[in-house]
Amino acid sequence: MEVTKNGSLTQVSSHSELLATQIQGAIARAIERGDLVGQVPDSIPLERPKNRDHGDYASSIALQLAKPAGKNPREVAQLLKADLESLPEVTKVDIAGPGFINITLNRASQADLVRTVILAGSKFGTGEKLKGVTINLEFISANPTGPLHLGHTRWAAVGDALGRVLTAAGAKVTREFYINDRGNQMDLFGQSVEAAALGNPIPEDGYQGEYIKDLAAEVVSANAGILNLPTQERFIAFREAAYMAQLADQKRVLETFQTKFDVWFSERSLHDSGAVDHGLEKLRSQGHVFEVDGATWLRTTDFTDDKDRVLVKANGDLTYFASDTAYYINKRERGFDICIYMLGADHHGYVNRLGAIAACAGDDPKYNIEVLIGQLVKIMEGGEEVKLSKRAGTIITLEELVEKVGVDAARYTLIRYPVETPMVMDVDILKRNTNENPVYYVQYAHARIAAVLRNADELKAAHGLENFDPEQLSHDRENELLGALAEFPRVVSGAAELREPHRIARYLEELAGLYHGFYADCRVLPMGDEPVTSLHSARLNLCAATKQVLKNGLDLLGVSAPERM
RNA sequence: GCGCCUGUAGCUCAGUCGGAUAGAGCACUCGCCUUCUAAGCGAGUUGUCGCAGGUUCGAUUCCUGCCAGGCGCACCA
Repeated sequence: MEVTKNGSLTQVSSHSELLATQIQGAIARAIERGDLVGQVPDSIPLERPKNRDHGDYASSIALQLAKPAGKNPREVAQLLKADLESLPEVTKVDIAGPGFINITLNRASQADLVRTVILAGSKFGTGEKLKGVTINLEFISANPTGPLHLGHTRWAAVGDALGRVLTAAGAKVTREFYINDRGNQMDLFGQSVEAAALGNPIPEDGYQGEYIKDLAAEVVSANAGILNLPTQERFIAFREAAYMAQLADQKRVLETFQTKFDVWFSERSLHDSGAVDHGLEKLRSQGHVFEVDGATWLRTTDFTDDKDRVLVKANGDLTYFASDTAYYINKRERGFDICIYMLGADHHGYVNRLGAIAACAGDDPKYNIEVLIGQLVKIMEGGEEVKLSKRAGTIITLEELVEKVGVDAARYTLIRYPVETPMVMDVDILKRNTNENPVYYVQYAHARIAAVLRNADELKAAHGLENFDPEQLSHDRENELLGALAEFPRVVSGAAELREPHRIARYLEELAGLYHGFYADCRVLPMGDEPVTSLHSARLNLCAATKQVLKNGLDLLGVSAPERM
């Protein structure tokens, strides 16, 4: 993207950026002239007004500047007007209401965006906002003692999408799954599987699910002679074999769910590699470790925590918290600037604790660590809430959900809402292939365009960029569609910065809606024996650009973009 | 008791630094396939933005208190 001396972009990829820099420049010049008092703001509010009478872009900047400048907002707007009008991309600047600046763009210059999108292809929407930032994104991190269930599923979808979004914004992202393969729960798990294999009752606090029996049978058939081992060895053998089988199952299920991890990090390896000792040393050297009642503590109350935490119990055992601290320190030493943890609402008590870990390690808890808390998902089926209970065996697994509704619908629905809202998933609706299911609305727009482009090829209607004349796109529907396409990069970088992938989904729904509206009012292909005009070509290019953006957005969500439906 | 999240249309939910008449889908009513995918488009109806104060030119948005729902407060994992 080049910038000419008057601030106009020769290769327009974002009018909002152009307008923002121009407004900043105009403010600076007004200050220089002495017409304004104050500072040039870092960011300029620019929105696409809902009401089309308010132009293509609107800014409330004058209302914000008015008070410090001691001027009427409309006067302030007046000071900036001429500079905006001088842009070749701008057709009209109106000052409206209390002092809003409404900007109408030159249509051909807006339409030129089509060229940018098509040339950028799958890169359109990517940016450099997070360039140079190395992020560790940890999500799901389930115990390897059972199948992944609905509670993990939200994070599987959202975490994976967030990884894609952060990457698109220029960050270097490592997706990591922490395997809690150490401690009591693993032993209970081993005992449970062993008991099932021997036909003994499952221990009181053990794992009761039906899958334990299946796992037991699997372990026995894959490990001949396991039943004849001495008691202690037999237990270990069961525990390890069941662990491996369960982990493999989790990996398999996640793969079908289009969720990929770069690192599967074992808690045991943390201990075996000496990372825990190393972590303790590091914390000691920072001066936040103390001994009381025979236990070793971390003084997390020096920071955000409400009580201190035990690292080493009086009996010499390491706590789970010790692993957490070591793991965090390990991540930082592997070179990650930001460690993002995605946790369920039932773990929100950990937020302060984790922040305190970072602070105790000498890091900045406001930058180096981020904890995202997601509310739990309720599930409805047959008009009733399905109560999830491990004991009662009424857990819904990720795999079952996918069998019921498919990967695309499951992922899309889970990603569509901000994670802090408790969501209700109605399986019956998701099973329907109707537009009650927004994923189909978006996918349908993509498939529809694919069909139009196929038909164009059949008609030999040329639609390469060499035939593209932006002047042709002057219909209101085209204008709205173009405006939305232009927003995509901003939506992606916003979603990345705010860690909110649901913004991508909401945007795609809007874009799909605008396409459908365009399609209804603007005939793309020639009718009958009509010749192919430059209007047809221009619209075909607009279709191709829209298809590209829909595809790029769906890719960010890990949802397929079908050519046919 | 303390802390976190949520409370927006009949239902499920959007609503980036406060902004111009509060949005979408579903549901309901009515139109639109004699040529590009009707899984679509268009029109209509639907609101004390939980309640009460405060901050200001302006609050669904920020602050305080209250009410309701969910979740959490271990030398458990």
